[in-house]
Amino acid sequence: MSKSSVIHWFRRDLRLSDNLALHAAVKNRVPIIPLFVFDPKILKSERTSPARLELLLNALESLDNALQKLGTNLLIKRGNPLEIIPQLVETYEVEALYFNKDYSPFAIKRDEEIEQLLSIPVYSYDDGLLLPPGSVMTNNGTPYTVYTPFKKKWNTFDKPAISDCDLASEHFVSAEIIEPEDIPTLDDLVFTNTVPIPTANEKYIQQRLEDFLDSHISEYDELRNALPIAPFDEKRVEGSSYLSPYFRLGILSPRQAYWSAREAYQKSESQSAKDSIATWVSELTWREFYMHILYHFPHVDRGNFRSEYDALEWAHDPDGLQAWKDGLTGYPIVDAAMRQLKAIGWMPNRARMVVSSFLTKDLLIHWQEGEKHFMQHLLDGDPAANNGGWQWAAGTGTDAQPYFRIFNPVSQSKKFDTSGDYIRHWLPELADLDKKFIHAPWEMENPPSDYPAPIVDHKAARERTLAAFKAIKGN
DNA sequence: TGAAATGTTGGGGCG
DNA sequence: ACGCCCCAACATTTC
Repeated sequence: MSKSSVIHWFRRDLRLSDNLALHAAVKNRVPIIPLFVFDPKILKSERTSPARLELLLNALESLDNALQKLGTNLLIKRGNPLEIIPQLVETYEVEALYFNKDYSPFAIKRDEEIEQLLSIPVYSYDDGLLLPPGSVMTNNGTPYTVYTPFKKKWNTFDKPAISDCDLASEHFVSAEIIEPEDIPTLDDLVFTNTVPIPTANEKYIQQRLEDFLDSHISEYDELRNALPIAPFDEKRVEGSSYLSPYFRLGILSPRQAYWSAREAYQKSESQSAKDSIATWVSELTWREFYMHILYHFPHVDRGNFRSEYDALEWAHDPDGLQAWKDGLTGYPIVDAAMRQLKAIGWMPNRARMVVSSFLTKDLLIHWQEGEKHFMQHLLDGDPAANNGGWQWAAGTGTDAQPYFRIFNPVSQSKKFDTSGDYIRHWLPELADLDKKFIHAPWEMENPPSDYPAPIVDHKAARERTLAAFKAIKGN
């Protein structure tokens, strides 16, 4: 081949629309090789989930289909990008590398290394967040560690526009030149998944966003704490947009979500609808907050944000951990949520708070165990947001809830699953229980024999945890 | 984006 | 009529 090319390296930006690095490469007028690299290091990590991996494979397939319509192929490679990309640069006479920044510590290091390794220009873009780390700082120039002031400042910035770019075959290296390589199957990668995988098609997901904004978001404030059995349960109006898995892989861009929400805000007539939209946008801001936190305080990935909690004596309780993972703690609301996680790779936010409070405060098990388990199952499992959520629950993080804020699994259950339908669906052995006993079956005269008794007494567990945390405070 | 313990108030029963 | 007790309902404090 004679004509030179550039590479767009897809990572967490698996879409063609509003893709800043890709569109910048288009404007450069040199044919693009679209590349994705499977790094075995990531595949072997303890934080990989088969379900999320399958969603990724589907997203790659969808991306590949879209690229084929543009006369090219997604070039799939397996191996260390630090070895693979220099080889490709050689083979395809690549004159520049484009990618969108990934702000996790692992990715930052990798991307620095590749830039040093290559003699060609490397162009990277802030694409995955509305406002990149470093851009939202206190007036002293320090990072925010509390959400509310962060959000206040975040709201003062103009947000970047959506990138509009008509992609055409002339922008890409033709399919014949890129030897087509099959997208590996989950089997090839030696993973097994049992979770149903939602559609990963970019256009379809954009439609989902619009549908949510058109018909569901006005009730978001009211329903966001509900416990939907499944995200699309027809019997309920959603209290969730269920878009997190797509933000996770960059199938949907935060700019598109933000600007569409703004439009819906302008169109909405009631104040409560406007408030709901603002709350939903605030969830996007939480995502940005935790990404900024991980960027500025990379040590949170390895341990407590507040180092004073390093001295905390967590319980060594492998049986308790296993019961929690299996949904066999004897607390129906906890068990229902944990089984939902295993079954569909997703939990509503309220359920995540309940089970993380239970693991860290009732079982006094280190939040890192929960963090890892979530990463192994959540379709939307993201290092920054997941870590932030867990440290919030444990009380060890930025802007965390105070250690003494301990959820009572029974009152949470009564409050947020009043009917008991969520529990009945995920715990078939309790399907016949009356509303009166569904939240605390141990109070029955004859509790169902196939459901465990509570593995801890909440009152006693609460006191143990208060004592353990207070022991730290005394130092 | 809690829950439990403790404190306060006020109505009603009762002697 | 009055004081006393009980206790629900609500408020405040504490963890």
